[in-house]
Amino acid sequence: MMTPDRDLPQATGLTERFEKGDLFAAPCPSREVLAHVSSRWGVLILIALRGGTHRFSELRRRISGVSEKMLSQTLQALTHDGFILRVSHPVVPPFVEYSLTPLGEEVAEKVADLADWIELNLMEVLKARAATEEDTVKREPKSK
Amino acid sequence: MMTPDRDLPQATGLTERFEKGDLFAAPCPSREVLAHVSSRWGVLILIALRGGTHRFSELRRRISGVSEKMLSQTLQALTHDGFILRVSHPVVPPFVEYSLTPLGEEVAEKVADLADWIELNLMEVLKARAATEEDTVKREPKSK
DNA sequence: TACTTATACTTACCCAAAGTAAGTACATAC
DNA sequence: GTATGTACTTACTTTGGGTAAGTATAAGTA
Repeated sequence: MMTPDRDLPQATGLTERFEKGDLFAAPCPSREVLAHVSSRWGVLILIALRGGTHRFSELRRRISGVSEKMLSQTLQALTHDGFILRVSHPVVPPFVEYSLTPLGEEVAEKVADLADWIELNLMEVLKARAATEEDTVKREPKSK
Repeated sequence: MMTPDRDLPQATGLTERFEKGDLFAAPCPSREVLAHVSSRWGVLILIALRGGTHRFSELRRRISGVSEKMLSQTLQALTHDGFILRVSHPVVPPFVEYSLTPLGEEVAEKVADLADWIELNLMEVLKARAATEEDTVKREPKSK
């Protein structure tokens, strides 16, 4: 009785419901894709691969601080989303190559734009931080 | 155990060591800034504020799925980094307005570019996923 | 009067994700 | 025969994100 009129088309799945993607809607799968792409290591992997094909261990050395677990995990997610192509040569010791797909090159460009901006404007941000910290300190006299 | 990177110039602080920002270096503060900006809620907040000044509860309603804790926390981080301006009117009930600083408008644009690309190409990604899932299934009957 | 609603937060608690360390199979180099 | 390099996975620990509830105060409703 109190049930509000549901004016949604009541489509079958998420795919049909968000044929254009809406990040402001909680159940939209675009949020998951964004999470993969903009994740801590996802960003660095995509940017690193813009320079061309790389092996697993090359990426590991290039990206300071990644664990093998996280590198493997993030590569799998991005490969699954179709951004990265994984080519495994069945030799021993293992030889696996990772490269960007056409789709991957497009996102990687956007991601790189953002990353470049941050690198270039780092000092601005650091200065802004120093300024706000003064304010914060002034109202921080809690003794704990 | 790995390469002990002590061939660095050994500058005084991080600020001096990374005057241009290097995301591939683990101790560079640019990674922290990127984390704030590209975080799950950071992205949505920045995009929402591109439409103009918003109150706390307006953002909460606009961004489906945020908890008040996360909204508050993320707003604090972005404010601290100088991307967002917080204006508090000392009335009761509380009235606080958030808006982008000039610095914030610049990152927000980059972030929005990335977000837009993902929303527009969602279907491509979803199709790619479906395709790789077939492959995965095919090589799944591992008997080991 | 008493109850509800609304605001902008913070705090306590819990669990899933991230990080750490070690294991795996095999081949080449020392 | 000990060490090293490759591309991973697995077990375990820590951390951060999410949920729910609390807070102070005033206006609106019964």
